[in-house]
Amino acid sequence: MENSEKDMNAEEQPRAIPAPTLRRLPGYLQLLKSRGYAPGSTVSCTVIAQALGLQSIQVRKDLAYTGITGRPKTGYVALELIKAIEDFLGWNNTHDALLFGVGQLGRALLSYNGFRAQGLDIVAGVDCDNAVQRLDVHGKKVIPLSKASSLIRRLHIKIAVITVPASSAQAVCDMAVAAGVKAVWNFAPVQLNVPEGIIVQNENLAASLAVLSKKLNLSLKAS
Amino acid sequence: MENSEKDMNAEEQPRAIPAPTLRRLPGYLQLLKSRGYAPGSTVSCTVIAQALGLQSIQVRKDLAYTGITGRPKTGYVALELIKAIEDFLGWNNTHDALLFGVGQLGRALLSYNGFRAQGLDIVAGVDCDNAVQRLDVHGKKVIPLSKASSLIRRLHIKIAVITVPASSAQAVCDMAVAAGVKAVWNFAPVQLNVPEGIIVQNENLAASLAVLSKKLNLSLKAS
DNA sequence: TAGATTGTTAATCGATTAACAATC
DNA sequence: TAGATTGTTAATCGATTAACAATC
Repeated sequence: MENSEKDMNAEEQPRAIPAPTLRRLPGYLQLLKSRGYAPGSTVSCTVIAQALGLQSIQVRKDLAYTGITGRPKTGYVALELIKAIEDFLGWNNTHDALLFGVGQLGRALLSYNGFRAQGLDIVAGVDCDNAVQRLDVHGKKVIPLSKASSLIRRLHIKIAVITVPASSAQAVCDMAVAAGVKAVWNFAPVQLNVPEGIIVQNENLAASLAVLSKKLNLSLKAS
Repeated sequence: MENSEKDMNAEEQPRAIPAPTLRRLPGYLQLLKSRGYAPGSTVSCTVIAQALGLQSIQVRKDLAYTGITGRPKTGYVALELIKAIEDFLGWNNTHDALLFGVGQLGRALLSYNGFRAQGLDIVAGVDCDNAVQRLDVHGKKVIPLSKASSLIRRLHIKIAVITVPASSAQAVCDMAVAAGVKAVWNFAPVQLNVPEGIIVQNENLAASLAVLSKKLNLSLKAS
């Protein structure tokens, strides 16, 4: 009785997937794809783990989340595994995205073609600079900020990529969310405040750099 | 007796710092700096935690790693705290770095000025393309691959930033390590193999995207 | 003094790793 | 069959959160 909510949609709401698992899955995918497996050929957790410097049990646990089942002794059918990971991550049905802030980083992301294989299609850039608006970046239009809302609505865009300076990130985010965006991939070094239910994924170079420089300094001091 | 090694340099080798803590410290720093505290004015964990959406106890624990001590009731002296974090991360003594691969992303990183405040000074770019070599990116020279080794040796460069395509990342990494680099900030989507003691920090957009797209798909399905 | 906040020790939580039966 | 590998249950490890004494 007390957990009737949970019971009701037990199948819809499986145990939550650990973020570390989600973060490792693309690595498996990339490895598998790069190996060009023939249809029917198999691959074991041991092999994957060794190639990526992980524990095989960890790979096995991670793969289990995608719902794939392997066979004792032989492992997983490689092409099935690739499909299972892609389906699980939702990378087989692409979402359109709009990128805000066509500076150096914005241009780099606009012209990177790899995202489409990862479920993300950045359809256009947005910038308030007139000069920038005249650019086409890798065939992608750059539109003025004033036209962003209506484009989001018209194309039912669900993802905003934010590469504006820190000072304007919150305003841009608010605008995008108001227009209907459900997820924000944030490259600006600020904490964005969003309404309940809106997803924010921060890309935090400073955090990585902190880990790198601390380790390096410890290592240099030790020697 | 059995742990004599540990005892000998007990002060040199404090408990290891959790990576999650290291990754949060830059966020505190950025917040504190943005607030322009007057000398002597204080700030409490509660305030920091609230601004960043964290638990105050977590902030307190994180700050303790930097060695700073606060005062009950008042908190930490803000400017002391800023200095403590910067010193702890080593962001007060900058390391020179060399960036390999002056494509869109490489150019974006080369022209970003913020890294210097984070202990990283990218002194030049390296690219094998003749046309690219003629570019100066934001006043930074782009040198041919053949000159990279000697530059690393001459300037005692310890950090390589790798933004080359996946297919050449390992070769570039090997070369940089052979020339004396101790840490690699890797933006290429490959697992780099390095000798014992060399630090690799992977910047993994695909991993972030996996978290984002899974959350978004779950959220869209739910509604 | 009273109340807020630190610093520290203990409890909880979640992820990783280990163990092992099942099985192809 | 024998051996390798999966899938699952249990143990360990580490990070987060809670509790609380110390103190300004």
